[in-house]
Amino acid sequence: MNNPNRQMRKKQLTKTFLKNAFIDLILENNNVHSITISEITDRADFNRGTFYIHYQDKIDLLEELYQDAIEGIHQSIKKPYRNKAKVFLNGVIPSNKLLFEHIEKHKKLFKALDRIENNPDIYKRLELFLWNLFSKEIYIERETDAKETRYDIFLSFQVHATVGVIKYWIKKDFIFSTSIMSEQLTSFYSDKVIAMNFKNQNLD
Amino acid sequence: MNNPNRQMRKKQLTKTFLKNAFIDLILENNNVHSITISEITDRADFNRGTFYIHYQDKIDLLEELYQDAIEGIHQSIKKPYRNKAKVFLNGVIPSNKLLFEHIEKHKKLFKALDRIENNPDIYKRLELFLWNLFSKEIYIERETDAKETRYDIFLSFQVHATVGVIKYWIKKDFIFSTSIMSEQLTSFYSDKVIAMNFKNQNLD
DNA sequence: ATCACTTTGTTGAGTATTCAACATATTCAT
DNA sequence: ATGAATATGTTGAATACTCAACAAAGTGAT
Repeated sequence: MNNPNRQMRKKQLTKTFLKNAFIDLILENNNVHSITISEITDRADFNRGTFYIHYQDKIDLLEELYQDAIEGIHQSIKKPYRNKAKVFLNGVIPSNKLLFEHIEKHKKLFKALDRIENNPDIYKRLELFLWNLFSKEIYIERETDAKETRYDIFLSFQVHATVGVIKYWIKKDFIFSTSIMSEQLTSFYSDKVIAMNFKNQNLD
Repeated sequence: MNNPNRQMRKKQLTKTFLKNAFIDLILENNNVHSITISEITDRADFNRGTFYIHYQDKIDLLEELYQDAIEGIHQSIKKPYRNKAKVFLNGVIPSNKLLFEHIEKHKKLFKALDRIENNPDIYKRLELFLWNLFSKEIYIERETDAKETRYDIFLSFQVHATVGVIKYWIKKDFIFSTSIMSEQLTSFYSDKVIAMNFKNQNLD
């Protein structure tokens, strides 16, 4: 039985090895720019030339780490919406639970990105992403949906609070469990949030 | 930094994936001959053609599993002799401890080979190997090294007792710890064995 | 025993990775 | 500021793996 996607999977596997090597080196070195391509390929046990098949340079690889981080969060938040457009809340918001579980599963990635103090700030990216997600894809219904409350201001609160909690958790090296984190985060705004609407039903 | 051995390591890695897939299928299927090449390569996520680059057929792959098992045991027994020709015993025979630790580390391999009831019997092979090892490479010194005791008869006892204990352990699904196993095995003949001599010092 | 079906072993063309070599950049010590 | 050493990016030839296709052998149901 032949599998036509195998070549793609093998390429992806190679990239994963390169990424993991890079993440490990960041966590050891604390300085992205002092890490050489050779170090990355040596660690991942590939020829240096192989790196350039997949990435233009170190920044290109780093950029993919950011995209992986954001996209992973995207998927974990969207997961409860498979097959249903609206998610009603009882206790912990399902997306929150999956969100923290996802981050913990990839804690090395997030820890590494947290260490990079420079220009591309993972938390700024996360704020931007969540803002877009909650304004375009997922709409949050609230008890106090009266005329005088402005959704954009509510989003500002929601997004910054969420990112702030995540940031604190990563900085504190994940000392709290995912359950505690999602319970706490949910409790912070559960008296206002009733349900979450997924606007595009055409995706799984 | 280029590493000229990388190509060899990559080939070895591919073979390891194929072997592990085969081992898993044996443990699931209980019948080597009903397992197809396609199943093996599918499980290991390789193209079927890749199999034939490394192995002639299923039997060839199986043969390598046997050799891996025997060679692994060989290495673990020989390990205490690095840099010294003679190992004196105090309590547990060092080789015994490493022997059981090695088997437990590769328990899936040994369990799979144990399942194969057919012609190539892993325990017969093990007996033959240990016999050769203890008659050619490692000499066992005993308290009662008098003229009237014949070393070949002693070896017969030693080898069959050792393999018998290993066999029981594997059949019982490794329910006893490696410490208990090596202690027990050592105690069975420690009153006779004083030291073990490694005959060829020229290997590390 | 026949026929459909699966497995086997092989082949050729295409892609991924390896390796050594090279010319440029960059880094670093003096 | 200079020179030595290291890192970067690229190239061409070799090897490993992928994929689709094929003929031949084996399997299984009727």
